Amino acid sequence: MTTAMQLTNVLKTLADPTRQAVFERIIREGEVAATGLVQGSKVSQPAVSQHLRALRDAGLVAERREGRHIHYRVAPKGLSPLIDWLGHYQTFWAERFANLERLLKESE
Amino acid sequence: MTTAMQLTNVLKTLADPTRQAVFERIIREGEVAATGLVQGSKVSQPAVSQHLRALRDAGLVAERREGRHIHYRVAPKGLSPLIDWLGHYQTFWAERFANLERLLKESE
DNA sequence: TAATCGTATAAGCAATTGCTTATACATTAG
DNA sequence: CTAATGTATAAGCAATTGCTTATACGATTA
Repeated sequence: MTTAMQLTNVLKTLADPTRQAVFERIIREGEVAATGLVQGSKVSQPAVSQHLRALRDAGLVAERREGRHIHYRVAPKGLSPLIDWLGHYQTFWAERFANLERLLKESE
Repeated sequence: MTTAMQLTNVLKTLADPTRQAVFERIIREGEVAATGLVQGSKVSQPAVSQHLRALRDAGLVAERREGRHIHYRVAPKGLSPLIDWLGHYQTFWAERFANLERLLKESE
């Protein structure tokens, strides 16, 4: 069961473009160390670190320490509050996503 | 085609709990005047009005004037940036939503 | 051990946000 | 026309946010 606060938290976390970009890079690169994310980022290392903390607190990424590197990867279940919420109101955007309800029930 | 800015805008708009509550009330009540939304809201009429403006600017609701009332209703396509984005990265949360890709393709 | 590398935290600051009260605008009723 | 109702905008303010620089911590290497 997912609370309203969790949904708000996920939305807030993804609502920042820089943080969203970090999240998408983690998605694409599979598992990546913080250093790798700083490389090619417009912002400083502390900024990236703060974004990673926010993503972790929201349950959107998980980390694995390996020596002095910390590798980040996506935690797909972190998106559950968002998906569940979309599913809950699916009848209202049914014209576009007619089968969402069935889909969500099947995947439980 | 939906831009990154549109996605960020939708996320930001839904990320505020008060505004999200207004949006959900519009969903549930179908079509409702601003007055109705102020009733039972924790915040003032101007606050509600500002949230309605934000929702409209994000493309999440549409309005219909009737006399001095303005009725708001959900604009389901406003959620497209969000749904499209989830669909684009579906392989990464496929364990939970295995059929999302097929679904999204069918619904086009 | 000392130096270095990878990462996180602290402190401070400008920008943004969400609210308030006060006021303006738009439409209808008397 | 005047008053009242529904809604929006203006101005101001406290709280939050995202960034920076500086520093600390943790792990490896020389």
